[in-house]
Amino acid sequence: MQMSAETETFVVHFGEMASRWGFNRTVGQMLALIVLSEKPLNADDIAQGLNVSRGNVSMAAKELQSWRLIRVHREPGDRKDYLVANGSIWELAQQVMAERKKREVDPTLSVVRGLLMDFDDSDHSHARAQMQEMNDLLELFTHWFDDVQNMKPDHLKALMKMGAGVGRVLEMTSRLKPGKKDEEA
Amino acid sequence: MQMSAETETFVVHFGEMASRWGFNRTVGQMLALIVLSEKPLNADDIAQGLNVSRGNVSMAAKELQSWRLIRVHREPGDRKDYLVANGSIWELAQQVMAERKKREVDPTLSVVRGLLMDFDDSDHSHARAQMQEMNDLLELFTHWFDDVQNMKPDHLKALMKMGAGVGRVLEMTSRLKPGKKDEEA
DNA sequence: CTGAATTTTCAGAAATTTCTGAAAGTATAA
DNA sequence: TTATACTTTCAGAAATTTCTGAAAATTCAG
Repeated sequence: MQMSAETETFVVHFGEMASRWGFNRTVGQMLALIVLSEKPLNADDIAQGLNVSRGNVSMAAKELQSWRLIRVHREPGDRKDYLVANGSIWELAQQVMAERKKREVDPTLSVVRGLLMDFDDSDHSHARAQMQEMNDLLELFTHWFDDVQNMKPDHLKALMKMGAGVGRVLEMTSRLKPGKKDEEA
Repeated sequence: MQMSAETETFVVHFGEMASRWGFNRTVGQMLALIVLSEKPLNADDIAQGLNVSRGNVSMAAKELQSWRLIRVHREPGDRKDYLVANGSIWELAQQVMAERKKREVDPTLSVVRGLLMDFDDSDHSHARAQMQEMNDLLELFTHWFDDVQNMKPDHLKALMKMGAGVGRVLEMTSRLKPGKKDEEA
């Protein structure tokens, strides 16, 4: 299993970024390798390619599966597990976002919601107000995120390409047909 | 410096989430404490409140300043540094997003761009195609993100509240006035 | 200036995370 | 079945990150 210079650079970079992205170096490098590889790789290919132990590959594979970024493919007559990316770059990115939201946002929304329930009605503390602001922000984000996740990729891409242009179009339409949606913002 | 039970729970939670958010426990707890505190806190307040060393507070303060999440405030006739949040919850969240994008996305876009330049025109490998896809995705994201950052908070909030509704409005307008923007998606 | 109050630094200790590799577990071809 | 080809597990080693606390540096009132 020989890699091109470009692939190697990319794999090493993914290893360096891994900890910032929420996983360890091996997981990062392994994802890069699998994504760039034309053909499915087995655990030995990977252990050899990345110079890590067989056990480490097994653990990293579990981690990547828990993120739903790879799946295993088996050929009849071959006992090896072949690891393949779970979709296009776009789909993998979406999956990473979804998983990170689940791990980085949901627990906090849950805790903040719970705390807000505990406050007495008479409490007018700054702390409570800040928690309420955070709760509102996290709920707004959560609903928006769910919506975005359910959009067709092409629609989403088109929307992103518009960028702030969306705001302009929206202002136009709301000028033509003023509605409820704007007033509470 | 006495904290309420709710504040304590919130601070502890921020400490637990910190590593997932890209900083260490002390930084997370300290941010929580500062955000919830009505009045500015000095380093000793914080060291005592969180049960950590004075040196650790100094390092965490530097880190929070590098994220532009806090700033120091000084009272004339008092030599202490008072640490205060650098804006509302909304502004802090925006700042975290901006900083994370800078640390988690920009370096990769830079590396991928560089690698794409290295490929020979004749290269039709899967690896190259994947890198190109990743480059396109990161550029799309980057431009969208810049646009969003420059929107007025109220416009952005209104847009997020619409969620996927934006897609519907957009389809409507493009049906009325079919343009260039959609065809390449 | 001087010196007391404060912040910063950083070497090494402590805590945490990651990795290895041998042993145990599992699946399947024969 | 059984033998074998593989995967998983996990105790402890290695690497990395975080934290402490004392010493150095800085700041500023007098």
